[in-house]
Amino acid sequence: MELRQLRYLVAIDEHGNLGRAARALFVSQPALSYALKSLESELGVRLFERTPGGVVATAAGRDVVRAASEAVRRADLVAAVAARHRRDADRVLRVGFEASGAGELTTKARAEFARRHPGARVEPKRFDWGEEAEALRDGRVDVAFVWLPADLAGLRSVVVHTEPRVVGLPVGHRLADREGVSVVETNGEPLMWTERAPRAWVDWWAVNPRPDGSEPLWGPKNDNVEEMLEQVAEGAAICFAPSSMASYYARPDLAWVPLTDVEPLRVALSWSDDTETALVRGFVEAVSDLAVTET
Amino acid sequence: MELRQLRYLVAIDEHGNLGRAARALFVSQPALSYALKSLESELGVRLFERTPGGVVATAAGRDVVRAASEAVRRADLVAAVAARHRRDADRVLRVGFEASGAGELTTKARAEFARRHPGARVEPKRFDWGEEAEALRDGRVDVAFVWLPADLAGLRSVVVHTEPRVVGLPVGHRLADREGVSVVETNGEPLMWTERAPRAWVDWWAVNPRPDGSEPLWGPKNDNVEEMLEQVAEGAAICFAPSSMASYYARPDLAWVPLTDVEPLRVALSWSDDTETALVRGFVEAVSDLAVTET
DNA sequence: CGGGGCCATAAACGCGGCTTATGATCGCTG
DNA sequence: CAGCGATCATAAGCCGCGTTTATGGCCCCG
Repeated sequence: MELRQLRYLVAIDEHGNLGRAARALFVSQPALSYALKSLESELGVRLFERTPGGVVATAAGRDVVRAASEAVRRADLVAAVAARHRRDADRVLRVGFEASGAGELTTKARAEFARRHPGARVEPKRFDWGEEAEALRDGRVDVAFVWLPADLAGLRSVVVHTEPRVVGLPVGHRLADREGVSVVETNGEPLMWTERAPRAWVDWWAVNPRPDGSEPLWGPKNDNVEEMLEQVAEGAAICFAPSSMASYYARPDLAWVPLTDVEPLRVALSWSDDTETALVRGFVEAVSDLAVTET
Repeated sequence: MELRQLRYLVAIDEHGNLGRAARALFVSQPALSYALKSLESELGVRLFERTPGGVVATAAGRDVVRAASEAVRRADLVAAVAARHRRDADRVLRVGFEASGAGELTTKARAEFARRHPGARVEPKRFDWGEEAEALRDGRVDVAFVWLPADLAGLRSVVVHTEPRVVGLPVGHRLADREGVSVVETNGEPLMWTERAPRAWVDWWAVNPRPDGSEPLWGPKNDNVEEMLEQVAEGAAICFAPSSMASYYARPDLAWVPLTDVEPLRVALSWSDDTETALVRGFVEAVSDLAVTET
């Protein structure tokens, strides 16, 4: 069994026919035909049914493709690990976050870490909604502040921060001058949401269903904080956010009002077993120590 | 990057020199020299320092080897997944357990599962101490009853069963006729233990440290329940076990006495994401339903 | 100072996967 | 219903690359 065969397999499954997969892989169609056949013969099980119009995975094929794509991912991770060492190895730590991260803790953590590890450098990496976990898994960052809920499978995590949530409104909005609002008072307002994160994440953020059983009115989609705030400022929708966003993204055309009856945001610090280095451990310790004093 | 190179890499790291690794892999030594060199050049980082006497991994090498061995494992899992489909695919479920498993629940679960899935067959697989988790990870079983504590990384788990613990003694032992004993009363007795499980597991079972701060007297090692009971029957040591063992391994030369002041055993039902099939889900559901009524 | 470990290099061989060319089958369509 | 345009399979030839054996250089130790 060759890594190449597994890559081919995944591509074939993705494209649903040999020809397109071949073009995507920059090889000829018979190469895939041959590779697939030899893999099936080695594994002793038919992976794809051939039909005019394409190929379709058998039950065995589906499972094998799943396992194969994981194997390919791990192989790519080998290259990522090596690439990291080729560059800067034990001197720089890449920290992922989204939007306002974990608020002040993000900055304090960086300072504390710099104090403890004078030789090291922190590279902050900003991500769109829900992208940090994936980035951790494929080695694009070493550690990340993740907004919960999130899919933390395959990652180690510590909850390090919580903060109340607020609603973001355009100035002049009927609720903009309130001291605080209940989530049900926003029921009729179109709410920003995203397709980048899993449904559970979206529902948690949107408080769906609402305490009164109703469903939020879904507004425009967005991929990141700037897109979200732009739409809110335009008056196209409102958004929910952690309170730190009010200070980190202060804009004259936005108003922020505390939500009085929703769970606070919890932020986890996460990292992957596969990229756990001395620097990662050091950062986790620094943040954990700060998190204890914070609460 | 080829799977073969990664396998070579892991073997080189294991053996610490090219010659022995080559013999283990049934290839010539220059083949490894060439493969290692080409991989290092592809990754752009030196993986092993060459010394007279052998090779030793660099910092980068250690990380890359770790990632590589995981990649190799996932590739082997592809073959395991295929092998499963080649055999019996969606008809038989392999259930791992050790010793008395989860007691009656093990049997009841099997019956309930058979009732719900008339076409399916259960293959029980017995393991030595602490081996089930590994077996789950490399696909030798689909699901397993795991005695906690255990390393469940990479697995999904539900705690489904708890039972009190007992001490196993040879008949005629000074404590054999008691209604119950405190763990500290066994302080002077040599206690069975194992090297197959992680230290934390051994300590938990041995109740180390004891409530009075002392350390158990370590007796003979053993790999599985039969070996353990054999030594206990001989009078070479005593053992701690879940109470179900008293009825599942009733021997005329053994006595079982409840431990009055130790935590009960907890049993998790575990399975791997990578081998989650309809049958696995069905079994988990069946066991979960039974577990609810059990408590 | 010689022998025996180690790894690196060189040269030749041969397997295996690639390519292009072509065949077989199906389904759509005018 | 014939023909076109998809699909995947097969055939034949090429050539890259990883293997082998043979050899060299290095270091340590007796």
